[in-house]
Amino acid sequence: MAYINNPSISVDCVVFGFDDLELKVLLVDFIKDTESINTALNKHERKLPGSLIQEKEDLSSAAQRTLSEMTGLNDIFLRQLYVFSDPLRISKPEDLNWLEKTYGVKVFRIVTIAYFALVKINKSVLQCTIEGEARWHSVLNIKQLAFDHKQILMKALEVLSQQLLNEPIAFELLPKRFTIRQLQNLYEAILGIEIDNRNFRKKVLIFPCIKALEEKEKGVAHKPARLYKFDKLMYEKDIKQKLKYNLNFIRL
Amino acid sequence: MAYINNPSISVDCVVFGFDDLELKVLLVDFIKDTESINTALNKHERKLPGSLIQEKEDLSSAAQRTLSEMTGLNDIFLRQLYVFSDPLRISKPEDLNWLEKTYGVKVFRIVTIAYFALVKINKSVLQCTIEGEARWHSVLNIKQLAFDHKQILMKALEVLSQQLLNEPIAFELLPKRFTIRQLQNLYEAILGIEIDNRNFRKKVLIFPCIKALEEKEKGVAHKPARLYKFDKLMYEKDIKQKLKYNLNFIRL
DNA sequence: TGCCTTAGCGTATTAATAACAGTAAAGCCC
DNA sequence: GGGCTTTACTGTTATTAATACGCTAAGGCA
Repeated sequence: MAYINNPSISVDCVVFGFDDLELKVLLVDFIKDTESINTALNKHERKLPGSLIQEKEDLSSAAQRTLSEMTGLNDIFLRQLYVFSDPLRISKPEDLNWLEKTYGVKVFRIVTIAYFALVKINKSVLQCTIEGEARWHSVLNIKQLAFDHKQILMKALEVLSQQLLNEPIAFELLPKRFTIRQLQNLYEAILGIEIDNRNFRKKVLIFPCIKALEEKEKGVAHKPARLYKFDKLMYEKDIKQKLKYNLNFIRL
Repeated sequence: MAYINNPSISVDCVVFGFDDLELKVLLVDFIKDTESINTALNKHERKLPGSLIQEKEDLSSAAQRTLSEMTGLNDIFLRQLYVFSDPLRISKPEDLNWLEKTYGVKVFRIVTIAYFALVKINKSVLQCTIEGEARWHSVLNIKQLAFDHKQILMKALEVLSQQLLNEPIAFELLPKRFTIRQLQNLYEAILGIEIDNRNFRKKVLIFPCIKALEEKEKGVAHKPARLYKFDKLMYEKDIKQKLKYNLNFIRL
């Protein structure tokens, strides 16, 4: 009974951040060791942070490890996104070459499990990404990526939008203390829609898990806005006592 | 540069069907070749239909192939569910033994990509599952399954509920021509809720993609109900001209 | 024929959303 | 200091959607 050549398994992470106006994603430079004539083009290629999984490691650990290694970020909000398994998704000789050099193993096929991660872009995170090899990029400006990573990014955007509508993940992207306007900007930027501020406030402030603080924002050239926080415990309590689903949950 | 022992990759399929009252799932018998004293117990174990992937095959093809082989079903509605990757998820000697006997390869770790499938239980499907090795079981009666397949089933139920609320997948489980009551029964059974029939009708019949037919059901001991069909083209047209998201899409 | 069962229509009440007006409180420029 | 600009924040009203019901209709069946 023989071993067969199982595909290699990797994780790739789509790490999202939000800077009050735009949705950002973390990318690393991807420098192929080709003797291509057009080296200028190669220089500008980027990829998602990712890595092959190790022998005794499950996938979420691999994703956490990858982020820790490549960005210095730890304990990050992570969710499985999708598996990309086309046998030819990585098959260019120079790509396989790069993988073998980087990981020191023979690779003939690679199945990747994509994760998406959400981080609050604060000073310490900025420090990590300045020191590490990963850089923030505006999602809207990304034209192409190495391998099939553009496709992975598109899938991540789709899933992010979907989950943003149904779960309290917005708060993973905002600072602990935030204004209603910041929350609105986030929804508008990610979903690509415009929302009436007055109606948005009304809707959002009904939720018991969104708690007003006494503090206000500072240093702005206009009336300073009140700060709020997301109360996770209140959220858990709230959804338990509610009926889980009713008619108006059915969209079709 | 050496090959390393990559984990084996498999697909497992949670195949759902609906028989007008209950949600069903397709399971196959799992007969371990153990010299265990308690053979009676082993006899009753069941598992999800699944298989190792082949060399030049992507995952959805592998899932389709598995279903075709084990149930005779073809062209089935299939979606990726989740990846189960715990290094110890399959580690009992008798389980590894069974895998090696079944597939003829040495297996030391197995990462599985779970899919869920939706089928309309009609005469031809029943015929397939009578002739094949798979059998329908009421989801609510399933106490335990082989490997971590109970966990996979639970995840599938969760995702099914979620998607049922946001996408028109109910019609994958119903016959082409169905009554409003059948549709309601499906929502009630899967979501585990009760819905007022009069309000449900009102809500559902607004959708332009749900088209009334002239026919009525036959052979029932009460007023026969009108039959309807789901018009996929109308659905596509409808969602395109609508604004994709607005305030009332935000649940939190 | 009368009974039972589910289909199917209608109506009042309540809640949520959408559209829009106007005041309040900061910093900034002169 | 005073006016200007910008965003925060409080309302009001009309419209739409969800909920909770009552009642009639049309089959099979005893």
